[in-house]
Amino acid sequence: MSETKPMSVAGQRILDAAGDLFYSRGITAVGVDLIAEHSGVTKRTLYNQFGSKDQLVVAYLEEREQRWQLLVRETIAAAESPIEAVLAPLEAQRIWNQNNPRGCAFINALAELPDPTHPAHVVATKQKQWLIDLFLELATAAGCSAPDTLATQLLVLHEGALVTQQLSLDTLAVSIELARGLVRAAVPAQS
Amino acid sequence: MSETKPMSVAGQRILDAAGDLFYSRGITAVGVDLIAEHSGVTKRTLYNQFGSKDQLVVAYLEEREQRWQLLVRETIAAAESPIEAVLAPLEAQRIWNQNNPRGCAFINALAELPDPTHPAHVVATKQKQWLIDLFLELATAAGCSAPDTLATQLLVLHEGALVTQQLSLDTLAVSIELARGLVRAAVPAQS
DNA sequence: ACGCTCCTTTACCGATCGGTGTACTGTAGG
DNA sequence: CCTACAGTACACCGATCGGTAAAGGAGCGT
Repeated sequence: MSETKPMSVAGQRILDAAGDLFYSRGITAVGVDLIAEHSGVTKRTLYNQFGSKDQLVVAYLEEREQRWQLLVRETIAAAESPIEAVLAPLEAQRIWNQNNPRGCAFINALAELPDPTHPAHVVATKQKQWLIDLFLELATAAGCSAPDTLATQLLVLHEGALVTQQLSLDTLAVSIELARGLVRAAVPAQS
Repeated sequence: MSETKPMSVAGQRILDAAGDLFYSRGITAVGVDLIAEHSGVTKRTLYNQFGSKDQLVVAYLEEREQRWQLLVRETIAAAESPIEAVLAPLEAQRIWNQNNPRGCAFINALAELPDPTHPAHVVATKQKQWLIDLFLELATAAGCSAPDTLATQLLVLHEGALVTQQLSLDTLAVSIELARGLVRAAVPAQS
């Protein structure tokens, strides 16, 4: 039930190649011919599987969305306290960024596809909304007195760390430390 | 002496149109024909003035760079104290973002042009380096004890506020308030 | 009157873009 | 054995991409 389509082996290969290329070179800059070539598949097969480039872009973003959210949920589950759980999305970046040095795929997609009606644009904003809601939920669960403010602060730090990652500065460690201080200050003392 | 080329009226029109289109629709998505049409100028004139699309992109980014840095310097000059001066780049966003709702043009350019050897990529990273250096300089001038850490924190907040601006949340106000707290805490008490 | 610079007009270039038509092949299931 | 399906091979489409050729008009300082 979780999968609407089992996705054929060729489809998976296409999605893998598209993922690499879109992320590393940009969505607009990568043509369908190149994706077909890199996945060792005919352009015809690509269109039989995905229908159009736009739909392939959507599939690309949704695949990343699933992987990222899974990682975050695992990090939350592994957190030792509600306070640490609030920091989970930031902590998850530690692992994620190792294989994703080109910043946030969703932010990049928004930069390339400004049209709000574009399906890929919708997916990207949906993903960010998910993160906002998650921060709010985690802050509330941790017993934070002003969860809205904290959630916004953490969102800014999260996105800031993500986007400055490309600038060869270790901003993530600084962001996490700062975030930890904010969470501790916002949650009434415990233990 | 400040201008290497006086820039003809047609050149200015082209640059204006290119600025609007590149920023609002994305660099890769906008073709030279469209720019020529929007600026009421022939494609030939465009190429006589700028030589190539890449060079026009560079000119576009450099023009924004100049306008932004000017605004920041004015905000610094208007600051009432060294502590407020450190916050100037954040404060400048208040004005800047009103006419620039699509996030940071340089970050967007980096997203669209991943090739580090691309001249536009170089301009964009140079701009970010300028901001890093500026934060460091301002933090030091304010007498901050650990200017490196503060500068990195402020950079993260700055970029975070910039990139989350598109998400219809007032993240800038939250970021500035948080940044002010950080600066006050980092600078030994005065007066 | 001169040439020079700026700009225009129109037409054109090869390459690539996203996307399709068609006919063929391998293979698994009934 | 036969059908159905997934995938291949390859040619093709109109549109658009960045960029150029050639010729000429308008203004201007000499």
